[in-house]
Formats: sequence, C-alpha cells, structure tokens
Amino acid sequence: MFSKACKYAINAMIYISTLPEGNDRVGLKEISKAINSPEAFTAKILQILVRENLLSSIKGPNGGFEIHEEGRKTHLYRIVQVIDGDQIFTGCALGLEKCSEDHPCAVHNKFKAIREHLAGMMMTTSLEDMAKGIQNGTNFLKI
Amino acid sequence: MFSKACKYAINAMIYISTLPEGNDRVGLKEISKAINSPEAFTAKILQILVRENLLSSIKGPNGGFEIHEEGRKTHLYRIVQVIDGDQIFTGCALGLEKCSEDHPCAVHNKFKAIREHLAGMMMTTSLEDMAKGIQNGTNFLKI
DNA sequence: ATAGTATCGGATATTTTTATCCTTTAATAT
DNA sequence: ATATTAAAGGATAAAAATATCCGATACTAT
Ligand code: FES
Ligand code: FES
Repeated sequence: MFSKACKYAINAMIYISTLPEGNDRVGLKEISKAINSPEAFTAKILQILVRENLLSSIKGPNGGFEIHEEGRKTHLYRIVQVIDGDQIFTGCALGLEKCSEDHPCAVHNKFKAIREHLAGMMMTTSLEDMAKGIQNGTNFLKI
Repeated sequence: MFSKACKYAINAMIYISTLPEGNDRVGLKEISKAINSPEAFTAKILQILVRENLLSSIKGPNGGFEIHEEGRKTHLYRIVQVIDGDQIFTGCALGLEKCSEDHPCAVHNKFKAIREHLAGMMMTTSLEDMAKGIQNGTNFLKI
C-alpha cells in the first residue's frame, strides 16, 4: 500500500505531534527510536518533509525537528503525496497509463470506490487527531 | 497498491478468460501483447500461476495456457494472494509487525474499514465477471 | 574565536523488484 | 526418429527502493 519511506514519514510526523506544542523540538535519534526506524534513512525522509514545509528543523545543539501550530493540522493525504506521490490516489489499479472513465480497466468501477474511500479517509485525518490516540495509549507507533 | 507482477497476473488471467472456453489455448506472445507486458517477465508470473493451479499450460506446438471451467470462477483475491502475498489484506498500514486490535497503529480503525472494503471487493470479483466487461468493449486490458 | 552538536546533502552499498537471456523439457508434426 | 515448437527453469542484468557513511553546513555554548 504505502512504501516504507511513507510509513516512517507518517509515524515520525505523528510522534512529533504528540509532543507539547511550542516545546516539541526533538532529534533524529529520539524520533527513529520512537518509531523503530533506521536512523539514516529516516533522516532522508525528514529532509524531504522539511523541504516541503510539513516540518521545520533547527541545526546545532538543542536542534531538532518541530511542527508548529498549523502544521499539526496536516492531513495524512499530504504526507503520502509528498513521499509516495499520488499514484495511489489517482492511478489505475491494474497499471493502465491513466485511470479514466473513458478507458477503464477491468476493475475500474469497483476500485474507484475503494480509492475514494481511502482518499477521503486520508484527507480528513490530521496529525492532531492521530496524536491523541498515541497520547492516551490507545494507539502505538512501533512493534 | 499491487506490484507490477500482480497487475500483469490479473490482466493475463482476465485476458485468457475472455477466450471461448474449451478453445482458449493461447501462447505467451499473444498474452503479453494483449496486456502490454514484458514477455519474459510475464512468463515467470504465468509459471507461478500454473504451479498454484490457477492456470494450466501445455508445451510444444499448439501449446499455451488455458483456464478450464472452474478456474474461471477464481476471485481476484486469490491471484493477489499468490503473487503478492496477503500483506495487503491483513498487514498493518503503518508497518507494525502485525495488525491487531490489541496493539493498533495510529490509523488502525480507519484503515481496517478500507482494507475490508478492498478484500470484500476482491473476494467477490471473479475472472468470469471481469471477462464480460472486456468482451463487450466496456473495459480494457492495456494502454 | 573555538569546540561541539545536529541537520543537510552527496556518495555509496544493499536488497528487492522488474526484466532479460539461454538451456532444458515436453509436446507436436512430418 | 527427427525437427520444430512453446513452456519451464536457472542464471544474470538492470532498475528502484531501502539503508548506510561521511564531509559540509549551520547553530550553540563556552
Ligand atoms: S482505469 Fe484502472 S482504476 Fe481506473
Ligand atoms: S495495526 Fe495498523 S492497520 Fe491494524
């Protein structure tokens, strides 16, 4: 479904969002430990998220990553889009060059509903929302 | 969503199912032309499907692949399972070792519904069903 | 100013997926 | 029997995804 890179991105963003706003600066090491991901690879992914302004970073001592106010309203859809592209939301399930009503693949009609279900869910689920479940121990980021 | 191998497998199986039953023997070359897939790679995938008894093959002149009676009732779920495994139907969306109610990831509840939607669709969609859409020109296998 | 720290970014390595090549095996037709 | 044909299977190659390494950059603290 999602690439590993994308899973790490989502979990990392949620983890940062669980930290108290304004006091949420956190380093790579802590993040990758919290989500159980390879450190160096996670760094690459965080770099992309920073470049795309979904995340901000500060270098040097007491440096790290943080997500301010508005950033916590980011929807999962956007993260997937930035890391995996939106093939999953718009592409053809069976590999046709493009998904369209005019030239539908064998599963187009049935699949479209699922894809929209997924896209809708991802578009209405924010980091804030997810962070709550982690904070109160209902949901988990690793193992 | 699905691997290329899996997409080729599904389209190939549907293509064979569009041919008149009992007179449906068709060679690799024709199949990969019909679904626009790389020949040698497609051969590998068909071999797996033959090994798993979703397809049968005959060597030599007038040889090829065919799907008998019962085979046409095969559901897409089974093809995905054989080629990609059932990670997509049972695995955790965010990469936890296993998906479970006891230790749910951040999107577990929301994702479960989508996964079940997908699994249900794939379990109730057969080659026969798909073949009809191709035969009457409503759906397409390539481009 | 200087040393220390943490992210950035480029280079490289490993693994997995996708794709090709070629020999072997089994069936057909002459 | 023999030549021909098409799938099977093993070996290899290319591409993409995942993962690691290390010097450069920017910031902090002393
Ligand atoms: S054409 Fe395949 S999903 Fe729309
Ligand atoms: S635990 Fe992640 S989808 Fe169920």
